[in-house]
Amino acid sequence: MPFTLATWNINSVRLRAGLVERLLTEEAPDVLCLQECKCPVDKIPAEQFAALGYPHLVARGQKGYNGVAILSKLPLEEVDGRDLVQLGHARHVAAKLPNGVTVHNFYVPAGGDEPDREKNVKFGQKLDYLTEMRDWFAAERPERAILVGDLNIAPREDDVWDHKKMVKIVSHTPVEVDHLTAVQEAGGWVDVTRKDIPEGLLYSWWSYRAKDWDAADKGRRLDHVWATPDIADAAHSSRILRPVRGWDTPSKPSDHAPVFATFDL
DNA sequence: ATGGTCGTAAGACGA
Repeated sequence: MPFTLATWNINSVRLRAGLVERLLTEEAPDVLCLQECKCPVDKIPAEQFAALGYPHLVARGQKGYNGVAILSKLPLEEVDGRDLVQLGHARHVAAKLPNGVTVHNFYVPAGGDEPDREKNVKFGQKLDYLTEMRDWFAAERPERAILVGDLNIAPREDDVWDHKKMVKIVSHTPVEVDHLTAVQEAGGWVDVTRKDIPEGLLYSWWSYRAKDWDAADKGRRLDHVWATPDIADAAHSSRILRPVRGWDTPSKPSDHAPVFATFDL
């Protein structure tokens, strides 16, 4: 049975519950992974999503910051929710689908502005977070698993609007890309989005600060869908729903667009 | 080189 999965940094699930509802109604993914819910788990409008055919929810939350959730049409068995680097942040939750596929949903630390761990603690925490991800997946090599989320790194030159301008900007520095690659190699993760769309500029995030995000198009691909090699071949139809970045009703948009993939499993 | 915009939650802080 094929199933469709999406990942979306929602930047407050309460403020944008109406946009989530719109995505669920118009696109009907079987599983939707959210990041930056920005609220405790009991404040997620779960009943609203249940009424749309998404009765299953696993989440980690905290007041004001971070927060990850998996909404599903299919039953979810909660597997895990790890506090890597012991930051006390709600940045990971994992659940298992009835077909035995484990879904990891991550919100990797953004890392602040200065790409130097001596001057910027947050940058060091970002690198350490990625190192702990690497060590985890090296120790327990995942099988039949999908990893999605806002990884806050745009690894490829064609994942950013201007590679030369971005190479010293947090999210695209070589040290971050190296750390992300190490996570990928440790788990054997396949970048499903780039498997399906190997060529060309591809973005999932555009800053709020641009006057006209669509015309300026200074985007980055920060949001990812990965899969283990045993199921990566089952993935197809990857897509980033750029128009969603412009949805301004019933609330203002998130600065991220959702990333989709379908798996024939 | 700087400032530009958001969300949370009540003044910054994080992105």
